[in-house]
Amino acid sequence: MAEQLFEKRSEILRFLARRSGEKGAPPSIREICKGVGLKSAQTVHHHLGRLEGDGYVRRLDDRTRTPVLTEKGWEVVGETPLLGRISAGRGLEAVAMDDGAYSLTSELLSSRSGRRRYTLRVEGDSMTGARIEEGDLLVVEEDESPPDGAVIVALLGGEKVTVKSLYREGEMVRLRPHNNEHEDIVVPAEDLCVQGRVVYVVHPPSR
Amino acid sequence: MAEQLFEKRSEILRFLARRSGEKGAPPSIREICKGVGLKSAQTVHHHLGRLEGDGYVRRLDDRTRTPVLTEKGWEVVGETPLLGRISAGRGLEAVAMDDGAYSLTSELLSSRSGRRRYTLRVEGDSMTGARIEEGDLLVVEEDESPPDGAVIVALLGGEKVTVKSLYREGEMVRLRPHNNEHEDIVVPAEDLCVQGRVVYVVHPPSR
DNA sequence: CTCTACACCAAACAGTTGTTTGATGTCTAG
DNA sequence: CTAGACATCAAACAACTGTTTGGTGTAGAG
Repeated sequence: MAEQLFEKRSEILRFLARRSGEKGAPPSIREICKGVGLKSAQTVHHHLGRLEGDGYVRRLDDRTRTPVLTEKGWEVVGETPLLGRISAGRGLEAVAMDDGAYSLTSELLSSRSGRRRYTLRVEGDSMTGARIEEGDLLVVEEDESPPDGAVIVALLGGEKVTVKSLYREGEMVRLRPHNNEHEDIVVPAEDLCVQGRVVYVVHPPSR
Repeated sequence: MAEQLFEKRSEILRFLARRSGEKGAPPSIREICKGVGLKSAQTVHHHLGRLEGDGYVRRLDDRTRTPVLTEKGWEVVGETPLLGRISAGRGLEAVAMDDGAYSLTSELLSSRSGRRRYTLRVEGDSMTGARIEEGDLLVVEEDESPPDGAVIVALLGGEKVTVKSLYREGEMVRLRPHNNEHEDIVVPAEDLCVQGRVVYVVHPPSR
């Protein structure tokens, strides 16, 4: 009955995702029981163990009431639209957050990987190509080794703060602005202190 | 010693905010004890009660391990730089948060006028000129009579949901997309049901 | 048929939870 | 000085936590 197993697993996963976003805290094992229609805590305990073993879920050392989704877990859940659901041609009622399937706050500010996030206000116009303009607000996630091509926030020479795309080239790193009027900056890797990765850009609609 | 009281209160509030963002789950009362340097669970229990009474914190019906900040609570925390908590690198403080007092949460989600806000996912490319593109997340504030020129979300003929700029022309209204390839739509005012006004656009940085 | 694997259940366990009770010390107002 | 408000503590409580133990039913492999 491997299929139905997966069924229950992902149901637990979705329930976990929903509750973690909706409320402030993840549910307890017995809450999950009710949520997914099971009658024994042990069953959920069992599934949680598997989910953790397979890397979908991580429990903090703390233990009590702290099963949180990993990246992998969120991917699975992501298949079912977790974020806003505006399906074409419906009234807004179908869209409003009433039953709260989505919490913008937690989506923006709580990292799935446990890394911390903070906000920055953009100065300068070097990143207009990446849809980042002066005055925009950036949600930055702490990340000391982001992937190549990521938009990052970095300290240059211990002084200047810049927002650029990052590319590694041997012992050097290339910082590429997304504005044709600016030129790439290439510096030794040790001169660069990567502070974090830009995960979201927030701004008003321009007119 | 009312001052020191407030001191401990806001210390608890900050600890709560930090842990809620950092980990997946809020701390327990005894964890808060250690976190803010108290020795009795009752003391924290007492403070939490006050914080809840004053509207800074809300505990879910569930009770266990679920003290979460309210908007009001976030605002207080925001005064002391919560989001600008850039530990490792100095230099970032220079850029972090304009005047040091800013809360993304309350800025995005709490309307000053008391109107409700909700989020929408964008479909279609008619608003690229207003820095709104397909897949973006919109923070929309309920507003039945937004000012001319505002970017609004509206129901057209009770069916289609559109995002356009609004201009009134006598008994008609003109809906202007911000994309040269699309043309204006002019309809009788009574055919249009304005749902709200777009206050923020949220999206990842493009590469 | 037997063996193993799986999903599920019920009951009991020790540890932790929020909460209550009772008490101490320190301020301020009357 | 007394009375009240406040912050703090220690100890004990029932309720709930994750976990363990033992067991049932179903499916497929040998």
